[in-house]
Amino acid sequence: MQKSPLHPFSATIMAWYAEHQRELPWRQTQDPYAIWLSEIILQQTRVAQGLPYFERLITAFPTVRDLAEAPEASLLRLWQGLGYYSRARNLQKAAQMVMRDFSGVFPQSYDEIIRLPGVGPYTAAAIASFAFDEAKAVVDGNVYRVLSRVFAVETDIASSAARGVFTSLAQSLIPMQDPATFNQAIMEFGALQCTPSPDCSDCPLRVSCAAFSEHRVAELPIKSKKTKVKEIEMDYLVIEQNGQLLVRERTEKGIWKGMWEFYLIEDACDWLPFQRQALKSPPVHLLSHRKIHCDAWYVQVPDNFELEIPEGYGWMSPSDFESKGKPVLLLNLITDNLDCPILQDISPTYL
DNA sequence: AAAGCGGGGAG
DNA sequence: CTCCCAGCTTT
Repeated sequence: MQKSPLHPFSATIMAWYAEHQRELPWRQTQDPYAIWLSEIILQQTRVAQGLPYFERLITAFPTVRDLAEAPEASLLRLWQGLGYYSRARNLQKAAQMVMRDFSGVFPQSYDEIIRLPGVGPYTAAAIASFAFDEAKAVVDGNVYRVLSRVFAVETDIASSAARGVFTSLAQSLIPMQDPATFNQAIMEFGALQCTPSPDCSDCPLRVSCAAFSEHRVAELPIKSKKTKVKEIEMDYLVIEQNGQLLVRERTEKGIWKGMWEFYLIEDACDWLPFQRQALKSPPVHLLSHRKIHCDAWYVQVPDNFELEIPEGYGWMSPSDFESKGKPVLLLNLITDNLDCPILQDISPTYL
């Protein structure tokens, strides 16, 4: 068996990685479950933001069986604040699929792993290489940036053709003898050295980087799309009666599916003829695709009044509501109004 | 092929 | 402010 020669690019970034890699918990293991969990958490999420979530989740659910058998609400509560909540729901669906279709043994090849819900080409390649040494090149935002610069690839990374172009290039560079380290190295290099606004002065690739020699580092990678932000209004009533709160789970399509909220004002509220006390609300809540304006009020309903409960809502104790996952907008509303006793009762012990 | 989906940190 | 993060799913 002939050993294919190591491409100079690959040799350089792997040597750089040996010197500069961060010590991260999911790099200390080859357990595919722990690696999978870390990769789902890190989708569109920085290491610093995902790290505490990984620690809490791997502690709460040490095995794929624990995750599969957990109440979905407890998982979403642990995911609270991390965003992209469909990741959490798909995570548990996949865990249940591992238990049912793979007898509890995590699938060991790219072609099987990518069938799990929430696992796409990037995540499947990451798990297959890190846990099983399969030579599948990862292509994420870091890889787009590094390869587009070093090899002056002008393909628009927002185009649908980009994945194929960069996957082919990365796959041609991955060394069969150590694909896992190469994949780790190219992403770590993108995260720490070849950043969006890099300092090229100490880069080990400056002599061979096409973008550097052509003074085009700032132009690459090329990305065309700009996200358009829609402004919306979301006004809430914190309605209390008998020490309970009127709340609901967001089940419709759209943002925050599976998360819980107070009464969202969508009509004139003629059914609630009581005085409202204004709450402090964050001026705007920014999502990547929404700019949410929020106003909120507190309403105390007399204990003996028979309220006509709106469709989809129900009464819940403060402690039960605290245990549900809530969007950060609601968490901010709660923590900004701790002078309101019932909101103090649902103040989160951690984000 | 394009849109939808969270939240936060860096510059 | 803008950009983008160890992207995937749905339309």
